[in-house]
Amino acid sequence: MLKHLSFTSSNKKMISQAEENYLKAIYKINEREGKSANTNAISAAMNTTAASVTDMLKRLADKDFIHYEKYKGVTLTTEGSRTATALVRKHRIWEVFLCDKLGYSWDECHDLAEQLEHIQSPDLIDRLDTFLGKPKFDPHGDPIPDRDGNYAKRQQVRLDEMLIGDRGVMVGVHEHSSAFLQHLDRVGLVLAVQVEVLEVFDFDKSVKIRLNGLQELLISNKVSENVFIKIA
Amino acid sequence: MLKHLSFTSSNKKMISQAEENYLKAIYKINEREGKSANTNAISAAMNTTAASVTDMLKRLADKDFIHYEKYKGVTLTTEGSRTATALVRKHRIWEVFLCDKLGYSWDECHDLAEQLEHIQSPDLIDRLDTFLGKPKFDPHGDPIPDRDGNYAKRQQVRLDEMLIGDRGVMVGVHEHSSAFLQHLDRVGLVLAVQVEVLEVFDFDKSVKIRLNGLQELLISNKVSENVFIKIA
DNA sequence: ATTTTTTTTTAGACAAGTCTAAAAATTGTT
DNA sequence: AACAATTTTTAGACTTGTCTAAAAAAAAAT
Ligand SMILES: [Mn+2]
Ligand SMILES: [Mn+2]
Ligand SMILES: [Mn+2]
Ligand SMILES: [Mn+2]
Repeated sequence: MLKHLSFTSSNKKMISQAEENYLKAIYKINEREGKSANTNAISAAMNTTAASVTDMLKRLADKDFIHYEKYKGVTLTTEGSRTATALVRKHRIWEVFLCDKLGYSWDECHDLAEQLEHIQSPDLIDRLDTFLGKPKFDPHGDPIPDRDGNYAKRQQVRLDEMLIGDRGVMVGVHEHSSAFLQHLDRVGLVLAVQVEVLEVFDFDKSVKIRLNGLQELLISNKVSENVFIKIA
Repeated sequence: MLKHLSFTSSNKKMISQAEENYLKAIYKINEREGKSANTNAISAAMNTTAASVTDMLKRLADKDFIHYEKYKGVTLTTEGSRTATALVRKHRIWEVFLCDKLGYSWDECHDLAEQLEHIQSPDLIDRLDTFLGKPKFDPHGDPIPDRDGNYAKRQQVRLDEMLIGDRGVMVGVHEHSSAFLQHLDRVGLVLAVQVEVLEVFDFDKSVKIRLNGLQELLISNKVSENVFIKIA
């Protein structure tokens, strides 16, 4: 297998789906933690053993995708970072396609995008991007990097950080699980909805909010700390 | 690798991309030759060695996708046939998407569809089918099987079998190479064009035809024997 | 009916990606 | 500083999918 992963006539490095997935995991850990990714964190993210991760880190270092020193954790090289960002771009554009064109909901599109992001093509994703109207954000509100890997960083706060009287618009989620997204659907806390904080209860950190100037809603801290709001 | 190919909680057999590709190759050989596919034919179609094919045939037989007896060639089981047809369905629907929605030409779409056909999803392809308006034929004129694997067999003749005065509409191609399809584009022999046979030259079996009642065109036998016409 | 040629299978090897169990290094705690 | 706990790496094994070289079987030719 993987015959197609050897070098082609061009000198562009071939990369397997497994390698791509590890790079993406490292990228996300680096972003989230703000520091180098250690072996256990990667194995947790990839659902593999630490031993498997060590094997893979050697391969990725050989191919110059990561900076790796034994026992020191890893960061991405420029090339590794470029590859990971391209993967995130593909993932999010496919998610837009699935939701906008095929009617999938925001809690369904992720798993399919995990497969589609590995399609190799010099320009498929750019054509798809054009077809979709060059969206800037995916169905979860996450920004879509452009071809150069740049994306707008939105200024946003977590709903649990808002004070009484604050107003804003929901622009994203931290947690991405199906269960959480379905719950948000059920209570009406979806992207682009207007949010105004009416009360904050110190006891359990729950908050009473008003949606679109209409219905009032009490939400738990577990929800509010996973919802991003752009303050008006 | 291939951790995701082990059994999931359901009892549905997991199948790798390599296995799918072999099944498709066997299916096409069975169809084209009208008999069991032998090892060399499969290795030629798959660009692998005969030894690799033998290895794979054992695996596919173990999984009950093919009927295999040493030295006797192989045919698909009901399950193998169902899988191969589903793959062809996915391939052709993706080709329609690439050409109709993303602007790829009929000589570009095949390679990308070779990747996209392996996306695993219970209903993605049906949603895509609906999104595209449930097309009956792909960009090469090949019929698209429905979910049950059935497709309309069109009654058609090769252009080189037509007689002087015969008229019809171009509905397909036998050869699918990029070079051939690009040539057809250049001379104007594309799907749905009207064709009338004006002269047949015995010497080299070339034919003079009229396209859409307008321009006349002389085409070689190498072209005419690869073009399918539905007689008016 | 032999002999020759072609096809197919076997034998043995390899890379990718995974695992478990054990060893080594690092970090935390008394 | 020494001991204990945690993290990471190594060692060895397994599966999938591929290869080359050699053996075996089938088909074709004499
Ligand atoms: Mn996602
Ligand atoms: Mn997303
Ligand atoms: Mn095709
Ligand atoms: Mn086609």
